[in-house]
Amino acid sequence: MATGSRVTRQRSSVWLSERKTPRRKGDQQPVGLDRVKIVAATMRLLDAEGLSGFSMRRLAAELGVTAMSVYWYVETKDHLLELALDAAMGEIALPIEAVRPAEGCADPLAEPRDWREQLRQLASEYRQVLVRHPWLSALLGEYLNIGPNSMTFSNAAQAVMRNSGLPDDKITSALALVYQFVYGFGTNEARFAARCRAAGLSQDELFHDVMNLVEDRPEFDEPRQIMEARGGDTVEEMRDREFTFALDLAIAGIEALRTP
Amino acid sequence: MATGSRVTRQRSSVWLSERKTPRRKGDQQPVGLDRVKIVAATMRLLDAEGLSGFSMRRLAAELGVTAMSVYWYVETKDHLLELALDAAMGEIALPIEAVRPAEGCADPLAEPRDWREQLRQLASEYRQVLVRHPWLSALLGEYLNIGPNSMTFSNAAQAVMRNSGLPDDKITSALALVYQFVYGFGTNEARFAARCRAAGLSQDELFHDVMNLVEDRPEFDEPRQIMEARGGDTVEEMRDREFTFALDLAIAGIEALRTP
DNA sequence: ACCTGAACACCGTTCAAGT
DNA sequence: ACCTGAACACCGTTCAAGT
Repeated sequence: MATGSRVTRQRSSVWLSERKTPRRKGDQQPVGLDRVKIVAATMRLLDAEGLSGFSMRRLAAELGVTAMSVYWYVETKDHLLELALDAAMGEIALPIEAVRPAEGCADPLAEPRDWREQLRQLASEYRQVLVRHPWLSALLGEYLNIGPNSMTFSNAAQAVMRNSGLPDDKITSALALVYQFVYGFGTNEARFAARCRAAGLSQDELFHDVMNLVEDRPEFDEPRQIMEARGGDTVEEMRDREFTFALDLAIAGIEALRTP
Repeated sequence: MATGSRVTRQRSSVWLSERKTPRRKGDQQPVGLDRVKIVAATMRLLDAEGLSGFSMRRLAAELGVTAMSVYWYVETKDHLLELALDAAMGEIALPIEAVRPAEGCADPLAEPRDWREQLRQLASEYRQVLVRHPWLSALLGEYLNIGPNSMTFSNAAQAVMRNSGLPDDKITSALALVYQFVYGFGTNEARFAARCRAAGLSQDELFHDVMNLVEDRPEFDEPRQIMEARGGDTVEEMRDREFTFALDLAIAGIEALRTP
């Protein structure tokens, strides 16, 4: 109460506001900055320092420019982060048929594949981008997700799921099951990797450290056989198996509940 | 580069550090603050203002105390947030058998139930707490999740899944599939509700607004029949059905892939 | 059209000091 | 043992001014 009222931040998405700079008309004098460069530098910085290490001032320094210059090209920090988010989503490779369903298939290698295979590919790509850019999860959780690349991705996901044989009214459920799972899985994986980097440990080392810590705590009363059963030689191997089988479960569920 | 080196924040969890204040010995002079009160105020503030509206200074003001007083009871802001996280997880009601598996069942109403029913209960409870405390998702995604209540919850989840008939080496996959799904689902639901509050709109109003916006965008090329097929009279109804059926899919998958 | 500099209203946290 | 006040090194963003 003491500090009184507080502005509720409700700046709408970049994607719903007019571009700030008009497209360049003729050839003006050369300029150092532009949106593309700024977003690229943003992603570099985010990759290197994490979301909490990123600031407009730091970005400006990286670009060799004063703190306020960036604001010429971008309305707010939030808008800039939305641009980075969508750029990251653009790194996801999509199955060709999902993108252009009606295109003639001149390339025999590009022949339509099974929906399961396409689903697994999309899931794997999504997982990979989440791990490659550990800051992406938080942004996906914070902003509306309606940039062009995000839309293309979700359209592709829908297109794939429509081939599963599930009735129309179940498709969003199946999409939610699969992609929320991948999101959560990739988020955890990325966070763990970031912790490893920060602590200077390998994934296996940190994993065993955490295991030992947790096993000593009184609240941990679950049988270790489950922890051990998932085995595998390395943490990464264990995780891959876990991921693959979870997808298998989802796919099996879809196959079981579709009307044939 | 310009700003030089930067400390990588790697303060270990509250749960891995000694308590800051020793337990009170005799009866000292009455004190205004304590950890319980601080955490309660933290949660109130987080509920009211969101994570971005929360600050140590604001919390202190709320407690009618100077900014630095809180630091007597809590090492850092991060530690405080971890405490709030675990307190929120403590609000999840667990199936009785999952908590004390070996206890005699004197109460006939407490007789062991089907694992599917228990799974649905846990999923629903988890979803609800995520919606009740919209700040929880971000914290779950940021900190190690090893407070006592978090551990109890994950133990319960494991206990339930062990009754599914899935072989030991598949259990963590199934847990990941279900709970990551619920996490993502609840996160989105909470975020949407927060947006509604901020915009002063009902969920149905905002939903239709967003739908109209998105449909106008060139990238949105997916058939509206899927959007419409999931139907229901209200957004909430639609969401509940989506949630329920996604869980059905996961359960069907588990049933299909267990060895009977 | 593009960039700067100073300033405002915030942060989390340290540290020396009070009682 | 508990709380305060001043200070440090940061934030995002506004605004008037330069070229």
